[in-house]
Amino acid sequence: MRANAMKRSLHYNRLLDAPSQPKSSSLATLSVRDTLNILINSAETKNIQLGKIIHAYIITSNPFSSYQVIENNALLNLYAKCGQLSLVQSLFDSMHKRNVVSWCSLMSAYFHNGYVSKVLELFMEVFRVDDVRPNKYVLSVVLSCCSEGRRVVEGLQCHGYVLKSGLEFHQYVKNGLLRMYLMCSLVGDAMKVLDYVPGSDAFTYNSVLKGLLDYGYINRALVVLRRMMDECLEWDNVTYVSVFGICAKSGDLKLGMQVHGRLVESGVEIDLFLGSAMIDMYGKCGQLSTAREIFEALNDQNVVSWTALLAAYLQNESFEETLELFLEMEVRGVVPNEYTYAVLLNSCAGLSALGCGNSLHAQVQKMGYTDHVIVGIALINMYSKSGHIEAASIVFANMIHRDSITWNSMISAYAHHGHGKEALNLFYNMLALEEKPNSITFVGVLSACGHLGLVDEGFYYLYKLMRDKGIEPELEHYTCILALLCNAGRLEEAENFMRTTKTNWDIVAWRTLLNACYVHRNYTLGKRVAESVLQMNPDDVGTFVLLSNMHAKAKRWDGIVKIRKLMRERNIKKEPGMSWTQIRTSTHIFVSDDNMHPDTAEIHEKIRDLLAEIKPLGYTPDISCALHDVDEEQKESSLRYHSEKLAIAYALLKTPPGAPIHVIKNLRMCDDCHSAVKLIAKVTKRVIVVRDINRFHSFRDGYCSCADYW
DNA sequence: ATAGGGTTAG
Repeated sequence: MRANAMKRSLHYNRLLDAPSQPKSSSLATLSVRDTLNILINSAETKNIQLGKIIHAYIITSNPFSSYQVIENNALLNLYAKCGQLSLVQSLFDSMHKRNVVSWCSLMSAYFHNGYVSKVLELFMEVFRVDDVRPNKYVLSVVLSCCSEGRRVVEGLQCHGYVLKSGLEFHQYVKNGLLRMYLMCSLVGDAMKVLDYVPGSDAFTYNSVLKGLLDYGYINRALVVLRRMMDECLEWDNVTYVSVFGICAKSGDLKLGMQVHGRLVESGVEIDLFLGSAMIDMYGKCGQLSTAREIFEALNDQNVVSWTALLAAYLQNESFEETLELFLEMEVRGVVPNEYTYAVLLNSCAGLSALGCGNSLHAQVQKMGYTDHVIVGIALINMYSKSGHIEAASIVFANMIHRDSITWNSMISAYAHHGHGKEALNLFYNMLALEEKPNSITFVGVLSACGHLGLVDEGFYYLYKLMRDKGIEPELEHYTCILALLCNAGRLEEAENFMRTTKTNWDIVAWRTLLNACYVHRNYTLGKRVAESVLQMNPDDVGTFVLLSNMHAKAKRWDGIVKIRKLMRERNIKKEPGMSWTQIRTSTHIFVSDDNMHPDTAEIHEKIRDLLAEIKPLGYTPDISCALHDVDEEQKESSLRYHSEKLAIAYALLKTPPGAPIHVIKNLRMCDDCHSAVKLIAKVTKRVIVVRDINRFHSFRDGYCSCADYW
């Protein structure tokens, strides 16, 4: 078929180029069949020049020929294929005679150029034309428009017409109906079409699989897949894309590998769509190297396959590698799109790399991607995780389109930063704008209540508002309530809440209670809770550290010795304290009690000056935070060289007055550093943001955003 | 002469 078209093409090109044969004379002899063949072929090769020549020929040939409508229809199709919408419309307008094919071609042209409403208008108009009735071809196009435009009312009307005219048994029409229901979120109706209209092909099943996958109905998708196999329908590359999507979403590597095996045996070609889906699946199932192999094996790579690979690195927390890989992508001349930037910004968020995030933000603006929802969310996430909550809120305020995930991101960002009031305000705005909150919204809301000490409100949201909104509280919500009680110092109630609430409390919840026991100095309960945690995980480092700190606060040095012995026996090592900060483009890492940094002498001097400056304001070293295995004299000096103090002193030395300072720390910030940094922020008139293992501390003028609870 | 399904983000 294709070979014949090629032959025809060569023949006519030669015909037109031949100098000895005047073009007009050779064209004048064309039969209707020849004309149509040229037009079909030109449409395939998008040869608009040749099409225009034929157009002229048709005009000058017999205008009253009954074949002219067919020739013009073919020409409509050619112009449509070449994206010349205005030529399609003017030719259609000029046609003396039109039939249903003319209308269908016109509608199809508008559909493929995104004019959904225009197609629906034309569909109404066609009913007013005598002797033209919409056929299965027209319904296919119109149903596609209803799908793309989520036009549920028109879609239902189409279904009515389909039933009345008996078109529902046409395969394309059935599939069109099915897809219309899926795209309009009427999954039940789509399944009815599948079940009650006889005859399904691979397209039918592919649409259903994709739809169920999009709505997260993984098990139902697997049932449908089983049915497709029972009907012995061949899987094509589109089927494989959906099936790998199912594996990716459910994280089912075993199934993924089985499907991969089937694919290899089937001989179905791995095109870019399928390749990207496979990279995505292996990435989401934690198989980074296999994802990479699939990528390398692709014949060519485009922005989507690149982004799928970058996303795989991001999802496996290889943030730096993601950013490095992006450089390679740029070298290869692949232009990033909004998805790529979302992945990159989230990698920066993972690293708290504000500098890199800032330059990506500039690129995003230059490329014109700022108004994409996913980019906005990624920017909010990046700024928030880099400690720049103000910048995050500016991005949010400037967004044109916001969906519920956008609202959730901003509410959670405020909550993480201890800005409870802002988080709750946003939540009320969200409700006022009738944006539907979901389970994640309430995690943010409940943790905001925790920061504000709003115990009663927290319980009201948990037991009343969530149920009103049809959301069942889950472990995460209960943990928020637990933290709320802990934060308010109501530890007995917290313990009681854990006992009486039926949920599978995890180690995170127990650690929350344990941390509260430490902060509120309730050591009796603390010991009990620590035992519970260690029952769940005998090697939980955080628990040993907290227990040890508790004993230090109570000056129970013998207790500390016991804990250290236990840790040695179990071969548990406390991670060394590390902090890092970015100065211009380079990241400086500081390790507690370590002189590795070349500017150590200068840094130590700066710390001595700062401590001398804040002493008159009430700073006294908190010996309980010092190393336990050194003598008393050394304890006070060891405090000075905690990694966050080193990093902050260095940043103060290397940044201009008034510039905010951002430090990331791998452990929980200690009490001594916390009270010192509050005062350092005051005397240096700087905003100092420290991201520790649990949350953000924004120090400003002698106060911290965590309100001294962390 | 006119019609259909798919990849990357949160």
